[in-house]
Amino acid sequence: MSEHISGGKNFIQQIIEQDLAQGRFQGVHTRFPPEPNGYLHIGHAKAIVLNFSLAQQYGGKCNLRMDDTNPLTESTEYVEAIKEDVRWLGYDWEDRFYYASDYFEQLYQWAVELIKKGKAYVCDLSPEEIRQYRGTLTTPGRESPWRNRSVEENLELFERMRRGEFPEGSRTLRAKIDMAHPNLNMRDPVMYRILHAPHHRTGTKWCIYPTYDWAHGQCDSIEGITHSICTLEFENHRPLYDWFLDQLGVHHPRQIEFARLNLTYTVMSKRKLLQLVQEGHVRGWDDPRMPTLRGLRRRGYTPEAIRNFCHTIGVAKFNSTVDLALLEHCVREHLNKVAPRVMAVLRPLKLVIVNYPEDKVEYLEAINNPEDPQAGTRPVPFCRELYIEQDDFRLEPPPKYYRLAPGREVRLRYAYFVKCVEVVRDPATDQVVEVRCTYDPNTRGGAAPDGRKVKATLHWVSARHAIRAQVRLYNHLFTKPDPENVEEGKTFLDYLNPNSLEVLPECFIEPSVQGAQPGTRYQFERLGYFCVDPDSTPEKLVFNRTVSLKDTWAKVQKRLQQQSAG
RNA sequence: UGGGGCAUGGUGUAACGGUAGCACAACUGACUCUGGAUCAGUUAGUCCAGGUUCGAAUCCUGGUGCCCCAGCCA
Repeated sequence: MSEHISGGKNFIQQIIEQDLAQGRFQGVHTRFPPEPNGYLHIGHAKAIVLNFSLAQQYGGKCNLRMDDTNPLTESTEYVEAIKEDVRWLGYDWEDRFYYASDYFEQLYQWAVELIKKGKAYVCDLSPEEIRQYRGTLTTPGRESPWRNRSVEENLELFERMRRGEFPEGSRTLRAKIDMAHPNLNMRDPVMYRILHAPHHRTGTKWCIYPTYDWAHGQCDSIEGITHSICTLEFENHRPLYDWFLDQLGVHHPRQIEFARLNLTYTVMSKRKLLQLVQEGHVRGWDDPRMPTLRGLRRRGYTPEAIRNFCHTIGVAKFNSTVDLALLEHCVREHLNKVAPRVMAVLRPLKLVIVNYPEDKVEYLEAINNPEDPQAGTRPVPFCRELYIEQDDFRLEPPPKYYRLAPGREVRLRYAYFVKCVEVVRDPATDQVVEVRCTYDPNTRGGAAPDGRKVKATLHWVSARHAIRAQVRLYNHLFTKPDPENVEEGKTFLDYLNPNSLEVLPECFIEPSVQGAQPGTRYQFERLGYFCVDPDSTPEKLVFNRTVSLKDTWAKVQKRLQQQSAG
């Protein structure tokens, strides 16, 4: 696929072009290296799109690699989910799907090499002692008493570590660098730890596992990666990334760091997302309120929209927070072009056309997508009793409200002009339960031969033909644009929006959507974009609202309310 | 009180010593059988203080603010 990246070059493209021009690298080879310990979210999408499109843009390749160096938290369940999500997003790693664990043996051999060079040693300090010896941000650390073991002893001990002769946590292999280094990552970092835990791929073959620092750069090197793009928190690790590669004298990719994505009204950290799922604040990883790719997919987002969003937000090193409205804009933009239009009434109000014959049914022609003439038309049944939206009728219309009201005439989309002549109210509650209208037979199709205009066009559904559906409306998951910015004594959970999910159990939809499969997207005219949920049954469809349509009336209304309140 | 980064309208991002641009948001207006879409327009920005220069968002100096680092997580 090819996408246009408009505007100037971002700083990564500039670095790449410089590297190419100076001959530092012959081509571009990137990789997306998730750890299979959680589901991918929109922040990962930024990294995926970045890596794959950079490769595409410079005629290179992009690998998919599972960074599976910690058997305690990782599983094949996540591996499969990640592959599925990357594929869904629209990317193809062809035959270049790798695991860090593919390289465990090579990593081990390289570690032996460093030991032989006197650049690594087996350390018997406990985790607690290592921490104490490390020093602090402002004071240097102390050298481990095991730092100067002989190469022979180190070699023997390291091999015995591998054979499983020592208990978990009792020893580590450490790089011998500089305990006084101002960058704590350089104070003899751990390369291997003993973990008597089975790995989802290597089983019980290994009981020593490489740390991120020891594994990552070397994996990049093995795969011939040229530009190893990661997030800002790894900037402090770059000296170590470079150090290992330099000691080994192998192919040396360039690590480049960029700022991870933050979005308003949501949280992005794996830990917090996991908490939302585990504590039942959402229904699962694929809850349509989650910023996970599965959640967005279920919600009705398209890969195209997400990719376009990722391009639009750009890349930089500044820690920023993107307005959720931009993501919403991107889905609307795409769905506007591709989603078939359909009429659906979410909060039904009965409308009876008093001068329309009881038994008559007409089929009116409706346009499937005004943005796409190829999409054609469909017949929509019309009869005496219809449903319209409760919002589309007011007993006492406020200023600027130009929908239906007593005595007013409006157009029923693709059908007729109707005029409200009577209102039926529930004697007990005084609520309007039915609106009675007359129709003008000369306006069939929606145009008046005498040229008279109406201010409003309403969507409607034939009561006799409508199919019923449940519709789930979603709002911001949090009440605050920055839920991670918590007040004293609170957590992000205190800002959960109690109204983030609103279920409308009895909605009416035009019959053409009958049998729609999960994942099918529509525009419900005048309301928004909706997507068939997998919870649907043959008896009852369930829809998720992806995003509402832009609603100028809602804005006007809000302003009017604020004016009257203030 | 160590080290590493980053500061451009409300938000996100360009401009690489030469007219501060684009997108979203907000606000006008036009058009409209979706109060949708589309089109036109408006508001609004270089963290601060010095310096170099004919000319500084850009270079220099000094501040200020924010982010990251003391896992055998990644």
